Amino acid sequence: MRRAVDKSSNHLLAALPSTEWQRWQSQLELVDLKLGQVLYEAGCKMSFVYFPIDAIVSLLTVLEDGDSAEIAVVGNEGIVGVSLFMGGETTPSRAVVQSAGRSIRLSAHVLKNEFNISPAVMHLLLRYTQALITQMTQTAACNRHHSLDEQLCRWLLLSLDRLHGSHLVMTQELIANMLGVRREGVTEAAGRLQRAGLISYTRGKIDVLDRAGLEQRSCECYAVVKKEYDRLLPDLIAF
Amino acid sequence: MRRAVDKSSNHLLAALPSTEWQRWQSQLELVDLKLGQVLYEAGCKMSFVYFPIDAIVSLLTVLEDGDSAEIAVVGNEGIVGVSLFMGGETTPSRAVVQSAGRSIRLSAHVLKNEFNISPAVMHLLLRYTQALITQMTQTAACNRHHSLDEQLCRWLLLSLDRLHGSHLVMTQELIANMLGVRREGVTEAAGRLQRAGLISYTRGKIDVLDRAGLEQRSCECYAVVKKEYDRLLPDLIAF
DNA sequence: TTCCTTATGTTCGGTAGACAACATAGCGGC
DNA sequence: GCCGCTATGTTGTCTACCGAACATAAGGAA
Repeated sequence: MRRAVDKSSNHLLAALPSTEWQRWQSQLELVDLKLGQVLYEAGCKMSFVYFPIDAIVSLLTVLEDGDSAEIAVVGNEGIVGVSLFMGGETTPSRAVVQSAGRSIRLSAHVLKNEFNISPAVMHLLLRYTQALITQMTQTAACNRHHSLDEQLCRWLLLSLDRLHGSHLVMTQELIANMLGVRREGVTEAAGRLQRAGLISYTRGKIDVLDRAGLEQRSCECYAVVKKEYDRLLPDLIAF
Repeated sequence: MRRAVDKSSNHLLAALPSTEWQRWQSQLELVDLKLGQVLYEAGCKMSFVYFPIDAIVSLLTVLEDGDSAEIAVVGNEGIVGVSLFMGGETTPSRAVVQSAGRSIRLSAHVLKNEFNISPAVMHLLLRYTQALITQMTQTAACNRHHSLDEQLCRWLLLSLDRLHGSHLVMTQELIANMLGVRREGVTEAAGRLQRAGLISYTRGKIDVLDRAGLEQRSCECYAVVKKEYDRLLPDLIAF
């Protein structure tokens, strides 16, 4: 069930040279990702890579006791499944759909092959991976040093950048899972943001009312990550 | 001031095909790394990459207020400077010598060139980078969920694996910097380990007395990372 | 030896967030 | 309309770690 795919819907695809795009086009599939859907389970072999369009995917590290922590978030600026071409086949991470939407998917062996035969594809994907690494390392430091309030702001901003509009569908329970904190903690932090007039929250629907305010309340980590994405992927339309 | 370099002293170098090794040999330099020496500052262009022999290098993310967190540690199983071939030229991380020792260094442009002309080199380095990413993401989750005691054990074990013997030269102040916690916290945690008979600590000199005990007290993160290194880099002698 | 620097040990609040046990309130299905 | 599920709000206790202010001790330099 293959549907027509728009090149500009994902920034990595948009940055492909036209030769490569021609070759890929017939292999790309448009799929709908549902909230909470698991694209990869930790340690499992991946059959597809995903180029999100308006979906957002979270990469989580899951610990033995079930606790988890988000290590990066991927939207239409990127690709889900970098470990495929890095050589591992699997990652010890889980990829979960954090915001429902559409995505383009491509079979794993096709991508792997393209990575190996096209230097342009390779360099593009590696540069993206480098940006992803920055997000991961900044998150690691953020987990250590910043307050839940700051982290929630960072998280909202990163999500917002990957969406159209300022509306987010996401329960506090899920946010808590992403941030690796308790649900009650998120309730309190979200309550503070709401009282400050920055967001409005009702049963899984968040509206961001004051983006600048969020940026002020956020830790530096949001800006650091954004800046590095802009630096490494300048040919991609700023998301 | 070039000195003869032994191929087997670093596992990545040891895994090089002999053609590549021949080509590289004349370019490699043996250097001594001093405790606390900074190999890369965040955001600065790197002139060399380093293949540690018996030195250990920590990769740190440094925040605006000076707080830091170690995101990975590199020893003779790896290379310092992956962002070079990933395409970024710079990283927003700092590389600090955590344990003095020798290292082989190679000029950045040589490595970059080799990465581009030799698929064997490329795949080897990418597979190593994938292992490094695992370490980073596991550290991120560890920072969030595990106690200082557990983390200290993990850290000692990771360092131990990259050293010869069971002796470590490292003040509590430095460990605190690596783990991104207060020095007093390390004093207390180290005191508990010492009282449990696992280590002996005197003025910057640590002796590990009971490695198995450390493994028991450590969080799972040590084992997860080690397993992934072994999986991804099986051709490299287990370190 | 003595002094002085540096590393380690200890103590006493303070606080963010964990843990647990609830109350309430939308929203969908009927 | 009613019911029941799920999301959110609230409260109190507990603990690990922070912050700061110290005391002590080991080793090097004179």
